[in-house]
Amino acid sequence: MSADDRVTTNLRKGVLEFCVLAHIQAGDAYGFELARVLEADGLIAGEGTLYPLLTRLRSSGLVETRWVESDAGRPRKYYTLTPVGVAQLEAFQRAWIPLRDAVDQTMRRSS
Amino acid sequence: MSADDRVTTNLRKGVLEFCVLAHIQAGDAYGFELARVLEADGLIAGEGTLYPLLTRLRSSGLVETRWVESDAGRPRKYYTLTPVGVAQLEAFQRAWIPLRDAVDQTMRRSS
DNA sequence: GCCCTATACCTGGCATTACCGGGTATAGTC
DNA sequence: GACTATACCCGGTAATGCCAGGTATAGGGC
Repeated sequence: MSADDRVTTNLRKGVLEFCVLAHIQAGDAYGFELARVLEADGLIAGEGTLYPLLTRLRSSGLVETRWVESDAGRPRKYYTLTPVGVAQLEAFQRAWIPLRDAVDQTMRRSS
Repeated sequence: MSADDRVTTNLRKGVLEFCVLAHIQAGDAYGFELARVLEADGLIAGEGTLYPLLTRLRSSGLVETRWVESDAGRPRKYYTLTPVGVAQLEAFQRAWIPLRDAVDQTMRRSS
């Protein structure tokens, strides 16, 4: 693993969970599609990261799931936010803004 | 630990290391003072987080240290960036911008 | 002399989180 | 019948921040 990869990996910690919740709130989604979107956004390195996270969100009561049959391939597991999930997403948004600004300001002061 | 604290704790993962490097680059600093500044910025919860991090930075060759006697209390351990540390800080700045923007955009789409 | 506070550094054990490599099952194509 | 695409999942690993504690020096008040 390169030094740059390590930086990115650690940056993703803590934000990925809420980007997933945000995507689910924006419109119901299933795991495999989410994985593709998040990879394109540079938020995960592979689907192996996403499925354990989704399982955790479910067992914490932040999302609910339902199986939907697909035209091709295996059935899909769709995710929906629970009220607890919505509250957590809002808590994240409250925490994200000041932390983002603190980092931006710190970086500006150094360069 | 409250739910909001958990959010903040995980958000800090990955950014703290580089905020420390940035502060050191902005002007030599010692641990105890850094801890106060970072706590005020909401980037750490206590000094217990900072000292192990500084030790790690040193053993990775990102910073160098020197002891300086103080007027009052124990001597202070001052930190300076090495060329490797400067390069790491630049690597972080390259990785931070796109990730920050990806999160901002994801949050905007959800609300 | 003795306690208390402030300064300043450090450690061990813990929980959380993302990564990697692999595995399973269904449907369509050549 | 082999191959590819879709779609889900698990076990073990490394990293990072937190907490609760510990150590040492200097000065003020009694």
